[in-house]
Amino acid sequence: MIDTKEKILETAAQLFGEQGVAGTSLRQIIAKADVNLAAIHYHFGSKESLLDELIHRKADPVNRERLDRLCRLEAEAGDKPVAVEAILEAFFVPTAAAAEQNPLFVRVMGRIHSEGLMPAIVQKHFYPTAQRFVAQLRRAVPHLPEEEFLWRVHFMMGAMAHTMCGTPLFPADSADYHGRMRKLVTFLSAGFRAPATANGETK
Amino acid sequence: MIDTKEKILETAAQLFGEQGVAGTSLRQIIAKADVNLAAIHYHFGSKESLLDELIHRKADPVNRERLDRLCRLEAEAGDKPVAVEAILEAFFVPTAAAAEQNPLFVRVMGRIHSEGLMPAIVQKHFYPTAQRFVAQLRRAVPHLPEEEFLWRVHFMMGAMAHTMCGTPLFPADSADYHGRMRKLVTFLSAGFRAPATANGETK
DNA sequence: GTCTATACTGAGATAGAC
DNA sequence: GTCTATCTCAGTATAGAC
Repeated sequence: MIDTKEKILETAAQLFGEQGVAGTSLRQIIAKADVNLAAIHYHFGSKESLLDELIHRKADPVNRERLDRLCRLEAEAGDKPVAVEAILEAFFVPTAAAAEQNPLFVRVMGRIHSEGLMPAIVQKHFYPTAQRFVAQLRRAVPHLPEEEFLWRVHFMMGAMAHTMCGTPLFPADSADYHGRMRKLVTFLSAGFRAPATANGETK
Repeated sequence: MIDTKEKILETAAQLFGEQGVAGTSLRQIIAKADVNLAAIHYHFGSKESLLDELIHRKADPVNRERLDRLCRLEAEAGDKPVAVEAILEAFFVPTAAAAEQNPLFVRVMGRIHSEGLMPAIVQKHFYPTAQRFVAQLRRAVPHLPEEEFLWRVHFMMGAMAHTMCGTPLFPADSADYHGRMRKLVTFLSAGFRAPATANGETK
């Protein structure tokens, strides 16, 4: 079948989003897509490569949009650092836009971050973009010691991954992705702007 | 064997912390502990129950310490709300203390949150404590609409889980758990104190 | 009560026929 | 390109030795 590959990709995107990557077996995918098990390995080679192709198709455009926005902000700012809020907005708003088109897939992106599986995929598809943003963020909060800055980036990644996975444990307008991301930006911006933690004892 | 059950628990704690729960097979555990495969099912019944017992032993004391601290803060404050920083410190500092004794296990706690596996275990061991803290937090930031407050709690959980999993992608004094948790408290406190997100368009 | 040996089901991966 | 058959290894289950 000519469309075998596409059918596999589409079905995998749906099931990965619903059940998580680890929680979805290749056999579930082939049953739902009505193809043979070996077809996955013929077209993709492995479950990990299937995921890689999926990320490539769905996440790369999001990252391009992120970088476009960042470049525009840098151009506007000239030599001056860009504001924290603007940087974070440039990073998170494209996610919201993607989520409106394909809510399930954004959950896949969250899951590959928080499941911690397949770090090679995260590195390949998200690192180049993330590092550009981290560099600009650094300029936006020069008051922080380097180590505390990096920890805050780490905190941000955790909050982001958890938020993209969805399933907040409370009733929420789950379709309002822009609202969710803007709340995240508010929260994280304040966190980044906070003065450095003083040295001292914890009681 | 002298103490098969203890050997299994200790080995499981180590491997779960190093490789994650999903990434560790029972066969790895029994090989390293030098016991029989069925011994796990005799003593625990399943992989999930083994994890449950592990959490029970290691996390419950942490949660008791958290509640003790919270109670003391409530007593000091009388009728007035407790400060955000104090609440978060009461929650996170016991984690740091536990990490100093057993660094790997704190990573296990982070993983069960972020892997999203076995939500029943999270619910059973962490919910009662978490809800007490959420209730106090609510009083500390009365300026927030309920929905935004709950989202911020969600962001906090993500940052926490990611931080406890460890593996920051930069050189850090990985033994300084108190410093790490105090930085987390600084970051999250500022996030909670931030004014509510205004309604409006995202560009 | 404890533990061993063994087997069952379902996962991902692969070789080779067509 | 596609499919059958098979491999290894996962978690689980059980019968029976001590």
